[in-house]
Amino acid sequence: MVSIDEVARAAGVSTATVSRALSGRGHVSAGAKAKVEEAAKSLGYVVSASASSLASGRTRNIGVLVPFLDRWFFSTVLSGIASALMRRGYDITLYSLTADRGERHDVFDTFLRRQRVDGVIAISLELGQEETERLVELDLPVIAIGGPNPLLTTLTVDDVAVARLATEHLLALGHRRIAHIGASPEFDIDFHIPTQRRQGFELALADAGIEVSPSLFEPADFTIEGGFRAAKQLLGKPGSRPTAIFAASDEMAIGALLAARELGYRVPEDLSVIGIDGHELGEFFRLTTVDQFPLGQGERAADAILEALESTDAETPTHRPGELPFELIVRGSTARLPQ
Amino acid sequence: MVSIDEVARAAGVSTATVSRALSGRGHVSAGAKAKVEEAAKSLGYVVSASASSLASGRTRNIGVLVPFLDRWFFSTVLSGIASALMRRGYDITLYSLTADRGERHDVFDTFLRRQRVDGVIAISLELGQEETERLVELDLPVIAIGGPNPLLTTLTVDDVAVARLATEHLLALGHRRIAHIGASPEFDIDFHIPTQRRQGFELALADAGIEVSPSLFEPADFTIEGGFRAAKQLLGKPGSRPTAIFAASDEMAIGALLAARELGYRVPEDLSVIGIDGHELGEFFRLTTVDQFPLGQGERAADAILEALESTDAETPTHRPGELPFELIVRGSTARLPQ
DNA sequence: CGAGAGGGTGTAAGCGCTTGCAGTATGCTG
DNA sequence: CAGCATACTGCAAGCGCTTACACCCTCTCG
Repeated sequence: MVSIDEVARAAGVSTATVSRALSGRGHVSAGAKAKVEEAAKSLGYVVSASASSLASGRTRNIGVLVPFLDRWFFSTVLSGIASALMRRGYDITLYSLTADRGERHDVFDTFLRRQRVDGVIAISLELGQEETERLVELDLPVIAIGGPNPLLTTLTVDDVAVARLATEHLLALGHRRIAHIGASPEFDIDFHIPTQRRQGFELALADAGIEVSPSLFEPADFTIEGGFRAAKQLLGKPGSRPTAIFAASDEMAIGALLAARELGYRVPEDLSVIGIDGHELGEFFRLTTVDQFPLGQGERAADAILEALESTDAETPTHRPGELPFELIVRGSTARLPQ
Repeated sequence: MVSIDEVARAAGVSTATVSRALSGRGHVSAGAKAKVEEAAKSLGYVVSASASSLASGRTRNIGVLVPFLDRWFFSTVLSGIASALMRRGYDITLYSLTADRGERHDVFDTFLRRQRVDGVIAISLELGQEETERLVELDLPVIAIGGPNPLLTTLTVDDVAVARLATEHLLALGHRRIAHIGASPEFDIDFHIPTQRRQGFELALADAGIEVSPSLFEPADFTIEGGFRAAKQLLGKPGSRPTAIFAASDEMAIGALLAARELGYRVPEDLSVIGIDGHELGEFFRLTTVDQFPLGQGERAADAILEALESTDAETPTHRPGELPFELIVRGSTARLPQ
């Protein structure tokens, strides 16, 4: 591996100048800079990450905490983070957090403390009290996406408003018997978003003067299959069936769509279905949804962490822990209730 | 941050002993080891990654190259890698490779050369000649999953055999007019797996004495939507329609399932469908498939890279660039052809 | 024209570890 | 009991960078 000394020799300057020329810190004359860049390029020199980190205390590396790698929403957010950080020359180190207490413990007590990262992004993670404290103790910028956490800078969408928007869309189409698939209690132990969506749903109904009927709620686990099963329950119950279903995620909404189809209901003629997320399959299934732009969430989180890193600590953060955008996307799965 | 000196002082030994006790290299008496561990624990000491890397040349970090983060197959393999590596105390640094030439170039020319990783895993990546060379130049262990590459140690499933197995399953059920959804030529420019699957398909037909009809082939892009469209083509063509469809991925097979449904064909009574992968939705759709255990692929790759790292270079690698396992999973989407 | 302000550069002191080497203690062999 | 291998430990020299400090020069301004 070629080292900074060789570059210095080739360029006819000191290593200090090489370092300054390549990092852009401190003053270097245009001539020297050109010579250094030329030498570095022809030698194929790349600054050693560990040496640079050790000497400067900066790693150019961001840690990303993810609960599930293999679920669409998370991998999409991650994808947004990765591309934004890469553009800025940052590496990303991935910490996949399982439910396993021991493994989680290792992540917070060991992995994150190796001084390998300059900052941390936590994706939709419901962190325990102790875990949050560990994170704060790191004394690094931390950006959380999703799970609102009073101790952390958080980028969140207003889930109550999102759910309200979805519900109001159905109400505006004339629906009155609206079912909801969402938050199963045990899932909610460490994941509050579903509850907020349920709240938004109930608030919208209340505002419309509609009583919330427990029989129009069905818990599920945020998968297509879960949504399918929940919708079958909902549509199979005795008594008048719902004319619309609001699912707390697109995957569950797709499950509901498939369930309706299988039971012989036409969507949207016999049943309207709306979801939340902006899932890639939404278009294919012509699913009406409230898009929360997960790719964009990742990019924003990346920008936020870089900003936190680059602003001197004295400086006040430019913008508040952001509210993330969302938008109703009307496609073919919702329609006006036939008179 | 607490440093090794503080631990040494607290334990009443030299920093050398602390280092040895904590890393397990060299000899340390049981007593000293206990004292060091006790001191380290009570001080909350964790070895600094950059200092350790710089001094030892080992980073305890593996780079993972992924083409798409947000596709089920890749994120599942990644998930397998992540959990296996984490168990062994390794960090993982993610390099997401887009199609963008410039970005790819950066990854190979800069990111990977920062000496931040001890080894590299490349997931199903079709690398250019130059990219492969760059990878080899790094002089690090590299494990590739999928795309067979003569210059790299590769873990691959025998895609010809996989496709043959799927096709033979249909043949054994009496099907003779079997369509294939797979390799679209432009997709194949840098991705050979689809072609191999097509070969396996054609070989199986040839062995059964069945002529391969071009009209029974339809290219698609490996998504549900692509499979859906391709199946519609196949099922809508004049002339006798196929009695079975073999899709080169489960996602396309699911699309085919949905297309068949929409056209009013019953699966498996009117049409058998088989895919490849072992997709998480397979169970839900009762899809017959050839599972290639992507989670396991990731774990194997992780094991392979660690083995390469831990074996001295002199030592011959314990096992050959592996053949990965696969297995026919018969569910409800395939059935005997009615007489 | 002198003082002061920077720009441009090099020297050298670390950053926080790992590890070769050397020294001491201990155990085993013949 | 000499002779030698081996366990354990510490000293100190780096690993490859960054950056404080010092120094020299060139401008600008009063």
